[in-house]
Amino acid sequence: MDKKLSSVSHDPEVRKGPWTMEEDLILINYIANHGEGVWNSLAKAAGLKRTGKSCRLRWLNYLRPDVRRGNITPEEQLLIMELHAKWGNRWSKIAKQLPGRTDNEIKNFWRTRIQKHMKQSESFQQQSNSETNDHQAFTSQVSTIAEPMETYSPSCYQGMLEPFSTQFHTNPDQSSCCTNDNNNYWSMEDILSMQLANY
DNA sequence: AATAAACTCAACCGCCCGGAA
DNA sequence: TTTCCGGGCGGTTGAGTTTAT
Repeated sequence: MDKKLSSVSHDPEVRKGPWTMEEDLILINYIANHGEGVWNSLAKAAGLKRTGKSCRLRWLNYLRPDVRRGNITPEEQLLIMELHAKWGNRWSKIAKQLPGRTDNEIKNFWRTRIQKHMKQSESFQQQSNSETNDHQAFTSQVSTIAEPMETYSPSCYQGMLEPFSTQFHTNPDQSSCCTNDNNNYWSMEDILSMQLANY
């Protein structure tokens, strides 16, 4: 079975794995009425069979109303790279500079996009140029990522950013992906309409 | 059309830190 | 001073999806 679901805590009362829409609703309603914080007691008081950590993560990364979903803009990319060069993997610190973006989202973006790009240009460089010292290696790494971002027009990001546009709910045509009860990719509209239905 | 490979991202884990008792 | 607990963080995993062959 799913490792995430089976590996746990011997407490059978603690649920793990993907959140259901019902759980989301409970969490949203509870926070709307009582506010966030003291997550462990919040989880208990709300009647959620989740750890406080899990509730906090779900709220911060997904349910919070000010979470921005959708394409990371070229401007945001630039800022991420700039801040990463300055602070390293301080994702939450970086996220604070990007309103509506979560540390998790930025971390994932960095690992899947930027790091991949860096590896590619790194191997390209190794092929074309064998002479490097530590400083050169570092500066070339940064510049090979930063340079294209600064000089390309937004349309040049199309290929890089395209995957995003297919997985968020900004496009009405994508609605089919949001209504499946078996996954947890429902839109906020779904949740809100469920909330209304409950009243 | 089938299948393998690559990619994305939600969610978990473990560690650390700070505050309260 | 020490211990405990909650919160925050970065790293990692793996299911689901998309793309390539």
